[in-house]
Amino acid sequence: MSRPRAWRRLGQEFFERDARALAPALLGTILASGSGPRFCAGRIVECEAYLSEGDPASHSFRGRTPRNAAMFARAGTAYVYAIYGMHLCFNVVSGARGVGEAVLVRALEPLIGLEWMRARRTVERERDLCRGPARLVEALAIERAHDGSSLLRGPLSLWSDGTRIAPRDIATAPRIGITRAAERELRFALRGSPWLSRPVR
DNA sequence: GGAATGATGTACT
DNA sequence: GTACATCATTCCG
Repeated sequence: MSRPRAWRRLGQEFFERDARALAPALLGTILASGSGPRFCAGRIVECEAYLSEGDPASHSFRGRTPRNAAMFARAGTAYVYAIYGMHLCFNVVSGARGVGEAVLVRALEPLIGLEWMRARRTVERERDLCRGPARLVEALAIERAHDGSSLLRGPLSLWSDGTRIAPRDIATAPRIGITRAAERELRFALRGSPWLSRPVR
């Protein structure tokens, strides 16, 4: 299966807002990788905002470094980084160019290319295919080489299939796995989705 | 140069 | 719930 014709690729203007606004807007949109028969896609059901100002949990908090350089690029750039020595995480850069903020994508509802996802990940339960930031990266074959690539033109892409998420269907919660600014509610999730990395209230 | 840390996942109790 | 695998990156001296 390949990409449905009705999908529309998200444009520059979609990404050009601060991370706190972009994160809930990303819910319901579709992240895709690969092409031809290897096309893979999943709907974003959970993500977290990492801000440019006053957010000690953000990689950009102490300024620009070689690792986080992509965070300071144009909105709509992919930021891919390694964590815990063995995993990668995928972010969507947001905001004005150079401010250093991004949205971490934490879980997808698998839509297309499930056979490829299963080939890359050995899971007992279908629901574990893309349930977690490092899991979805593996399922979609996202690599370090994708760091800094454009989501408007590059090998990874973001789409809308017309799905609109009502505000009441978006739950907010504290971000997961961080030690600083742990109380801030910058995690956004599709309420009731069975695909979340962890349930939300 | 060295130590500490981490936006995690898996296996096991 | 807890243990731990495993290493890039950062920060400090």
